Amino acid sequence: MKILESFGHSDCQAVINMIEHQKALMVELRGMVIPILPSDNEQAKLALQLLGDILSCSDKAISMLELGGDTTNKLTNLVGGKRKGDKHSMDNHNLEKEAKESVNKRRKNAEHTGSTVAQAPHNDGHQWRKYGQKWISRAKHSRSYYRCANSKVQGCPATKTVQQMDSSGNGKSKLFNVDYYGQHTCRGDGIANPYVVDTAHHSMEPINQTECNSPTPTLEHEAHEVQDERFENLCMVQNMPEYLIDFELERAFEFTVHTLSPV
DNA sequence: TATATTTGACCCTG
DNA sequence: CAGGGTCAAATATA
Repeated sequence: MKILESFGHSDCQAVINMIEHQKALMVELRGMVIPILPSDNEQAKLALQLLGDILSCSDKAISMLELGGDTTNKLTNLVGGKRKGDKHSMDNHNLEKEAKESVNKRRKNAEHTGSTVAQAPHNDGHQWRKYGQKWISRAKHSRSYYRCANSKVQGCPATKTVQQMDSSGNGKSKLFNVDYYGQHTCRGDGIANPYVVDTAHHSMEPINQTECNSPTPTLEHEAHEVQDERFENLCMVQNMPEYLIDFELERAFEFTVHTLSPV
């Protein structure tokens, strides 16, 4: 692991790319496995949960690498594990503590139902209403708060936060950390996006898409476009890029897991 | 005019 | 008390 100690920023970016590639492979694997697994089997549920955990770990790893500060130390901690009594392990500990605290700050919709890193803001299949935006301390970019568009009508508690990562981009691409909280209780958990591969439906009843799909002029990704118009074309493309398919697959999987799991 | 977004203030939690 | 989440009035847009 000594080699990691000499990692520079470009090396970190390379690691991030590798982890993202790993994520993509995992999603692919998951897509192959889900149709095979019996939907009413405990072990199948466990397997799906494990796959989800692996993806979640990848997200966390990327987030840790992307967060500002000394990414080299964080990388070393991430890959090399804790080292007794040295500064690196302390940093790692603080990082975990910070992450935990940031989650606990949330008052409502405390159930963290997923997180992901997207390379561009986009329509994730749900319609969201932006209800707040804040500049977070020590972050270079503001955090946007969204709730399900059906929250008013149906009391759907689902919310999400979107924040551009501090050190993401290097001028070519930007990464957005998207955290999801609460389950969609709105009728028709609409996976509106046609790009979503039907993985979720292999193990669950077809989702009623009528409610969340109604076309309104304010999709979530449009709000992002205001913040960064350069993504406009990305959001409107006919053929969804692979990384977005990756993301949508992940979302579809999350619905599957949450539906399978007793609530 | 209706609806969505913005933004400053307020509130809650650690 | 600080940081972060939510509210709600003001503003923008179709």
